[in-house]
Order: sequence, then C-alpha cells, then structure tokens
Amino acid sequence: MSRVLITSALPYANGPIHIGHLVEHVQTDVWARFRRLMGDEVLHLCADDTHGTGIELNARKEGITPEELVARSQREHERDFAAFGINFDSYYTTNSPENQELANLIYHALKDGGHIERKSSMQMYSESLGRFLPDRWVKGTCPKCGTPDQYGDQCGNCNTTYEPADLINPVDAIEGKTPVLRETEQLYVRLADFVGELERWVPEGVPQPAVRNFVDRWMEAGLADWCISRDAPYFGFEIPGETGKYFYVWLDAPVGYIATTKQLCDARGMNWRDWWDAGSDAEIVHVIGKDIVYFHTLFWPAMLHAAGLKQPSRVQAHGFLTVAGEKMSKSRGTFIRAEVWAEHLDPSYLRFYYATKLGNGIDDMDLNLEDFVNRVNSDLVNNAVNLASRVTKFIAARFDGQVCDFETANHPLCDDVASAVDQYRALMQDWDIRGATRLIAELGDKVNTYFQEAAPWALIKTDPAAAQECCSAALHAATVLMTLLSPIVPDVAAKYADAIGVDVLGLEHTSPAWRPALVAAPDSIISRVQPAAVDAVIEASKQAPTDDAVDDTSSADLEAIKPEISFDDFSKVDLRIGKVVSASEVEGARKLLQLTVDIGREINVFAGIRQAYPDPAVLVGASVVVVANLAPRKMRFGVSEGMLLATSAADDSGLQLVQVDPSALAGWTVR
RNA sequence: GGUGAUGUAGCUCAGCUGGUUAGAGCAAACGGCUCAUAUCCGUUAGGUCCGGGGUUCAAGUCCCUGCAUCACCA
Repeated sequence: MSRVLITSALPYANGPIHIGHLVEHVQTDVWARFRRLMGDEVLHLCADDTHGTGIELNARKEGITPEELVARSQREHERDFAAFGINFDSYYTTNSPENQELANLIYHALKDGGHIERKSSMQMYSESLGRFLPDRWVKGTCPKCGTPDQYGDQCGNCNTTYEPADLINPVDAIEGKTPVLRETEQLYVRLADFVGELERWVPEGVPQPAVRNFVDRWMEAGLADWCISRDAPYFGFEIPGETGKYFYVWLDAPVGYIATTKQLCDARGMNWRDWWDAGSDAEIVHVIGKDIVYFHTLFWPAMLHAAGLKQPSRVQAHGFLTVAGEKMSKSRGTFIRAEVWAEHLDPSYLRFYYATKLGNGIDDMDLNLEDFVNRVNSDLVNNAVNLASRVTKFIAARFDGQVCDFETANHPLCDDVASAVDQYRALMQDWDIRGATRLIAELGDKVNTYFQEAAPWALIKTDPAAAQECCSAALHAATVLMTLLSPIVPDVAAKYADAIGVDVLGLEHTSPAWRPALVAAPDSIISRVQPAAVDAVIEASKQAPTDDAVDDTSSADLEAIKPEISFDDFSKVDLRIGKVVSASEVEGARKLLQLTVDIGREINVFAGIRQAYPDPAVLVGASVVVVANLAPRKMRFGVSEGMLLATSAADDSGLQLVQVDPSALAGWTVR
C-alpha cells in the first residue's frame, strides 16, 4: 500500500467555480478515487487561494472586507465541488494560521540559507491612493508601437514587454491620475542558487514530455531572481522582521497545500510531517493548469528544498477548456458556472465526458456540445449503464436474483475482463484517463455482444441452467465494468452497487469468484442527456458582457478612441438603412456571410460575421446600417458592394450587427 | 516578438522505437434480436494522414520548410 497526497491548484477566491475549473478537479478526483480503489491511502486536498490585490480590489468594489469576501467564496466553492462529487479530505483556505506559520517557516529557511536578497527599484506610486501600483493597475501608451491604453507589463498590440514606468503618459487604472516614481526596496529569492537541485528534481518530478520541454527551456535561459514581497496595503501575511512588507500571494499560495495537510492532520491526530518531511515515503502529486507550470516546477520545489521538505513526486499539468472550439465566453453562454450546470444537467455527465478527453498531455480540451450528448448517451448510458440494467433485471426477474457458478477457464469473457482490469490500472496510473474510458467502452461492447449472442432469453426455454450461467458471467463482467467506472462516475457505480447489495465497489468485487447474495433490479441509474437541457444551460449562462462586477476585464478592455476627425470627414460617409433580403453561408469561407441587402436598390455584401450568426436565416428581414458609398471590394467569392455596421468587444466577443427599429425604411439616410 | 503544442473519416480521437490493404467509437444507410432506459447485435459506406520538399528498399511516423489553430511568457 502506498500513501498518496494529491492536490488541485487552489482556486482564487474572487469568482465562481466554472466548468473550466472542473476539468482539473474532475481529473484530480478521478485519479484520487482510482488510487483508493487500488487500495492506497489517499489524502485529496485543496483550498481557496485568498490573498493579493485582486481580492482586495473586489472586496472594495463590493463594499465588504477581504475576509468576508474570502469566507463567502469558500462556502460557494465547497458547495460547487460537492455537487460534482469532488471528494476532498479537506478544503481549506490560505488565509489561515497554519498557512501563516508554514509560510514563515519556509521564509526563514530561505533567509537563513542566504537565499534572500534586497534590491531597491523605482516603482509607480499613486499619491492619492497612497500605494504602489501593480503592473496591471497602470495604463498608458506603448513606448514601442504607440498603441494607447495598454497595461503596464505588456502591449496588447505588439506584445512588447516593459516596465510600467516605460509607458508614455502612464495613469493609474483606478482613478486615471498620473502616478509618480518612488523608490522601494523588495525581497527577492535567488532562484539561481537552486539550479543544481532543480536539475536533479525536474527529470523525476516533471514526467510529461511537453511540460518538460517548457521547463528545460526556462532552465537553459537562466533563472531570474523572484520578487516575493509587496508593499502595504496588501491583503496577505506580513513578512516577519519587516515593516509594511507582505508576502506576494504566490509565496503563500502553494504553502496552502501543506497548511491544509496540517489542518487535517491536527484534526485527525496525525502529524503533517509524516507526509511532508524530506524523508517521507508519501507520494505528493500536484495537478495544475499549464499556465502555472513555472511556479510548481521551479519556485515551489526550490522553496521546499530550502525548508527541508519533500518535493512533489509528480507535477501533472493539463490544458485548458474551450467550449464549441472557442474560449469560454459570457456573451455566448459558454462561461458555464458549476452551479448552473448542476441545476440543469447531471454532474456525472460532465465527469464522464471529461474522462473521455483527459489524456496525459497538455493539449487544450474542447467541450463540443453535440459530441458531449452523443458520447455520454452512447458510451455511458446506452453501452455501460444499459448493460448493467439488462443483466441485473434479467437475473432479478428470471432467477429470483440468484447467480450461480460458471466455468471461468476458457470462458469467452473472463480473460478479457481480467486483462481489462490490468490494462485499466496501467492506463490510469499513467494518467491516461481517456484511454481507460475507451477501454471500458470496449469492454462494454464485448459484454453486450456476448449477452446478445448467448441470448439467455431464448436459452432459458431449453436450458435454464446454462442461461443462468451465462447471466452470472455477464453479471461478473458488468460488476467489473462498474467498478472500473466508479472513480469516474461514482454516483452511477453506487446505484449499481446498491442493486447487487454492495456498499462500495472495490477490487475484491472484480474477481470471477465473487458472488452477490441477491441481485435486484436497480432504480433508474442515469438517464440520457436531453439536448434541451444543454440548450437551457447555455441560455442560463448568457449574460451581457458588462454584467459581472466580479470580472475585472469589463471597462479595461475597451478599444482606444481613434484620432479626431473633422465633420467634413464624417459627412463623406453615406450611411443608409438596409433591409436584409437574404443571407447565406459562403462555401469555403470560415468567417463570411453573403447577404443581399435592400438600400433602395439591392446590393451584394460579404460580412465577416458568421461566427456570430451560425444560422444566417435569422438575419432575413433585419434592419441594419450600411455604408452605402464604400468603394466596392473584390473578394475571392465575389464583389462586396457595401459594409454593414457591427459592434463587438475588443477581442471580437459579443459580435453583433447594429440594428435599428424596423419602422425605418430601406434607403433612409442615417445622420 | 520568444517558446511550446496540435493538424489522421462529417464529429471525437487511436496509430509504440519508420514495415502488409491507415484503425475505433459516434453520426449516416441497410438488416436482425426483443432481456434491457427505443436499448443491443450485424453489414455497408466514409480518408491527398494540413501543403511542399527531402532521407530511405519502405514515411501518417524521421529531417527541412510553409500554412492553419491553440496556448504560455515568471
């Protein structure tokens, strides 16, 4: 038996859990349950990440204290994870005494080891706010390409990185006032001190080739010093021995893994050091998104090493979630909160679907809604669940719930079943959850085929004993199937277990020698996904882009106003009301729609709005605004004789045509 | 801009260190069963393995190059 401590990255306490978070937590939970199934001792831990300027700012926006914000967030997060069957041994918070104590411990170890350095630098300071400004609180014109309204760390247009002070005409993003430069002294960890140690650790702790690639490149480029302090005011832990300095949130966030262990161990009368001391025999596994690989493969192992604590046995990274091939979007209704999903759709559906897509790589994963419905209905409900249902019901109805012995040697099923268990273990151990799911589906096919060909409903008329043997073998296979499925969809497995009189399915139930005492017909285990329910989730998730006060990207992402023009310039543009006569997709063009528009005469227009109007027919009859005197433009598909006014956010999300009241007639002038 | 990943059937993906005729599931068409949640079984059809070069007796697989998509940048 091994001991495994496994974590997901700590969700930031300033927003709701959404289906993107769940990719990670489902993956972690499936794996933790898998290890438990294999008989290992498992601690599955997580916590809210609660510090930093983001929390402070959001609390201020809402008029509550950071502590109140953080407490509410934790309640909501715990509720959402529980709804999805994420089975934490503890879900704690980084804003805890244990975390402060352990952060201090690690800091002292770094300091005593001579790895902390002081450096002073000039930083942007707002006199009216009385604080230094984080990079993204400063905006101004890019010093390289001249694009206005860029953040203080990187230009969104030319991607140049720079310091906030390099911006032309910098202003703070809160009040719009001009900040001053002021000298400040900060603490840095000399990460380069740990190069030797990291070179040793990385090959064992970072087994995924694609991730290893990243890390090796960073190591080759050289490790820069890491700034771990922030000036007051800051929501976080004050640095011992300093005045007005706080730990940067990324210093104490991963320490939350240990703090949560300590809190749990204290409650259970265990010692956290049994898990985290350098000599511990426990496996420590961190599941993270690929965006935070740097922290978990360089900073974190270095910190742990300095403090004489155990480094991760494995850092397991995953890609991001897209929905329908695109980033989650509030306006498209694909920014789906866990809470909203659970209101309309069974969480097991999502767990299963993610399992069919989670491999060992860091490729992004797409939630394709049509594929989702097909996959869940065919592979889970029709294949596996229906199999469990048909076999148990048959035995309950025809054999009074009794199974009998059957010959396992040379049985058409038994070898396949046994080898499936072995393959499953190997695939899961290597984080190929998708492979394991495929294996389960294949096994389901085999058992269904066996049952179909053995046809016990016919056989029972001539040879009831043989029919019972065949059903008993099928039940054995179905039990194995449900056991292998249990880490992925525990609720489904639990209902099956109930039908065969078992508390929790375990490895012992996968033996062909095991017999249930009595087989009952199960209650409806899980029903098929209703496509209408999927539509309802999307509908319920749609919101205006500016609707969400918690999201800080709203006003910040507006495009800059263009240079001034004269009235004469403006009056050169002839805008007319147009009525859409017809609209259709353009063969071979991904973004274009072809429209015929009546502006007093009919013109042909190509518009790059297909993504916003997947069904062009809805546009017919719409009253739109057309630039009527734009020079015709020859495109690959024909000539475009006008342009339609449209609006969208800076990143093209929320794209829509500008439409006017239908009482305006075709050809009217817009002025 | 730097770096990484991906591109195989309508969809989602397998194809290990190069080796018969490129596979599976779903979706489609047809046939069969009736124990089961209209489920299950069988058959058929579906591919310029992103494009262009190259190495090799042999390339989806290796090398170069181009294109497209996605991501990360402490």
